[in-house]
Amino acid sequence: MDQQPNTYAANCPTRQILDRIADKWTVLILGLLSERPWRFNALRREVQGLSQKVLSQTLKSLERDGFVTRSAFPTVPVTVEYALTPLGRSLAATLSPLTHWAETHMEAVEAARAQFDGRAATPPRVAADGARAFLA
Amino acid sequence: MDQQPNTYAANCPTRQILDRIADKWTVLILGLLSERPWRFNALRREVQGLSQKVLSQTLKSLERDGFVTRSAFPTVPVTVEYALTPLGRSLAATLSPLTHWAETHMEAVEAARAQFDGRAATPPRVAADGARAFLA
DNA sequence: CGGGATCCATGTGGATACTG
DNA sequence: CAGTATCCACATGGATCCCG
Repeated sequence: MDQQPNTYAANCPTRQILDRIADKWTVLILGLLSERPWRFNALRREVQGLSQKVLSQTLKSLERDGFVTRSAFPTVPVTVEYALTPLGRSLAATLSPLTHWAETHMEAVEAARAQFDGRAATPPRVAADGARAFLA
Repeated sequence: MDQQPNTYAANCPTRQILDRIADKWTVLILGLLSERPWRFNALRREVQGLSQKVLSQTLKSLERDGFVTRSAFPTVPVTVEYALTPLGRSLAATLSPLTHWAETHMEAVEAARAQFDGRAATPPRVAADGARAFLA
């Protein structure tokens, strides 16, 4: 069975990679690292809600996948810097439109949610009936 | 604190949307729906490893966010078809480069993993030392 | 066929403490 | 500073049964 090497087959490596990419934090971290190298705790402070455990795990995964490099400088206390590899920059570039999309369509999604939930969170504008047409 | 409305703040709605998008199944489902409308069990069969419960939840979320429409036809047995909204098509278009990236960079990631893990999964080519230079 | 409801295994992540 | 290790709570998801 499943002879076809399509993206939707569980055994397809593309799926493995998509699963990594589609991690909650990966997009944010790669976004930051595309600006400049970051230190561990600086990243941690910047991304709210990201625990040190998860950041550690995520960075290790990203390093393993060849997206980031880890450079430790023997200062006191030790300084560790994370930066993108060429492969990581390539991925970050592919990911950035996503962040942009989220920013620009944020309101539309929230409006859709408010409508779906039956309540009027955003200014009720055309409200119920008009909104139906929008999604038809 | 956190007066800045940046993407990395926990309260930023963009983060909420990114979290949705960065779901394991969303990319795959939107990819399929960008081809044509799909019926529930057809989607379920196509995406291996996706349980009916999770598919149901995911579709409901996508519908709530205004990405897909749900159309039930009173046939026997009932037929339900899911299709993209304009907003969903917009998102799917933004997402598709990601799938493409995964396909084209799959091998590079696997090579990086093999190297990181210290074993030689892919043909050992330049092996250890040469690979260091690649990621430097 | 297209789900909803329930029960339950387990993985994921938070909090805390400790190390180099 | 930059983590690792441990413990534990909670959410997620699979399996199963049932209904329109």
